Amino acid sequence: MQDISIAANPTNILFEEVPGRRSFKAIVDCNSFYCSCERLFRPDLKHKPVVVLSNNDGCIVSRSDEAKKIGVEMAGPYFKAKSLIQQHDVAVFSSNYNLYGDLSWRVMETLRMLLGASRVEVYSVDEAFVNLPEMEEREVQDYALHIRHTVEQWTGISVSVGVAPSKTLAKAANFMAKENKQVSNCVKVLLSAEQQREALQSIRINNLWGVGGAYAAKLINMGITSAWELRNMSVAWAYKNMGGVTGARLIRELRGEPCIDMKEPLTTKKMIATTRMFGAPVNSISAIKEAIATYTSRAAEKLRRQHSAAGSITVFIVPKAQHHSADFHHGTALSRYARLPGPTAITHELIKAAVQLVDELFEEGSSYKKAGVMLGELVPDTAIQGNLFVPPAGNRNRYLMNMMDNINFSMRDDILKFAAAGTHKNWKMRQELRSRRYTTRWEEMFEVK
DNA sequence: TCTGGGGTCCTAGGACCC
DNA sequence: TCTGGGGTCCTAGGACCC
Repeated sequence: MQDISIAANPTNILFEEVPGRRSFKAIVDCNSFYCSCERLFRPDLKHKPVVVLSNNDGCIVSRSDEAKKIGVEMAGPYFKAKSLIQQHDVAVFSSNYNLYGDLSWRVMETLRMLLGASRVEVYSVDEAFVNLPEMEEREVQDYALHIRHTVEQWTGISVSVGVAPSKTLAKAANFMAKENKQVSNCVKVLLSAEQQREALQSIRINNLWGVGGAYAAKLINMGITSAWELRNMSVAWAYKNMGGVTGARLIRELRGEPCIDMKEPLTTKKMIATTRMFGAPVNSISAIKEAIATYTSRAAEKLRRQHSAAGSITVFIVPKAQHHSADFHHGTALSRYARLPGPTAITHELIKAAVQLVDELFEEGSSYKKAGVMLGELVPDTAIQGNLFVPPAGNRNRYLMNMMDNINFSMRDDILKFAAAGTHKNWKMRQELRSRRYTTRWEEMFEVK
């Protein structure tokens, strides 16, 4: 049996030493983020139902409150909701990542200015965990409201704030804040044992952070239906039934004992992937190679942005299934892995390796619906080992990469690219309903007449 | 003929998140 | 007809070593 004891959080001990004042964790979560971004530049849509689609206009990934009310389902396929959408005159947008990325940065920057960068952990494009400064319990509610108002005032994006002693309870608080915005004013604080009990009793197990579909089904089967019932199970039980240390941690977090630490603001990724569905099935090897070269370029940019180099590369392609079935998502990917001669962040070296892997994978006569590139075994690029067998052309290449990145990043798009990435792009995804890139293109800026 | 116990490293796969 | 993309963490099990 492994040791499942979890060390007490040292920062927590520090805070306990000051009587009456404690530090709590907050989660700040943008409300219907993608929809809010679209509405910012379309005030006419303020009280109208809005949805935003995933890449390839496949699924619905963001819904305004009005769209939720009329019954549009989250993550549901667009085509199934289409009649409902037309019937209620819902505004529909393709994903506009230039816009969302820029507004996300503004929201996070606001939090960093309010609290100090070291207290903010960006958790996703629309969420951040925040370590609140020490304060007395009665001050917490107003402080959370202050955060919410400042972000909205500075960026135009409305957020919900949940506060509690642990990350899991903060997420539960945030869930409640969103459930009933009229009452909560988008802020919910769970500090006392009584507040926590009441909250957890009202939350269904499947709405709890850390419990996905598989565990929810298992737990319900065992008669555990509320977050409170789960909280009252033993740590040893959770270790046995919910994935070992992960489950044990979940129980402790629900009891208010912080076990999931704040991540360092400057952590680097351990794996980088770029994968896409094609707009339509592809059956030519040259088109697949173009797509893979494009994805590799994108992945290499991400790699350089975090100052890493990759030691290995994996390419996969997914054949178009002959028959559609319920488990179509699990279409089996054909993949090939290659170790690079040495860690690199140079786009054309990565493309060369990737394209070779396509040659090994591709079968004439098959058609494919999706492809992707994954870079692994990442190391800091300062640590790249010299290799006797590779001539030191590195400097010139590095200079070229820097130049490309500067130009492409300032436009948030790929203006400059390698010829291998192609210029036809028949395989490109559909994005028929994309709004203008208001904040990153001069020619698409918002006009006031 | 007899054939232990403990450690590390790697990969595959399952679960979760937004 | 049409169902996204990009990550993390953890465990189990096999190979290998002494």
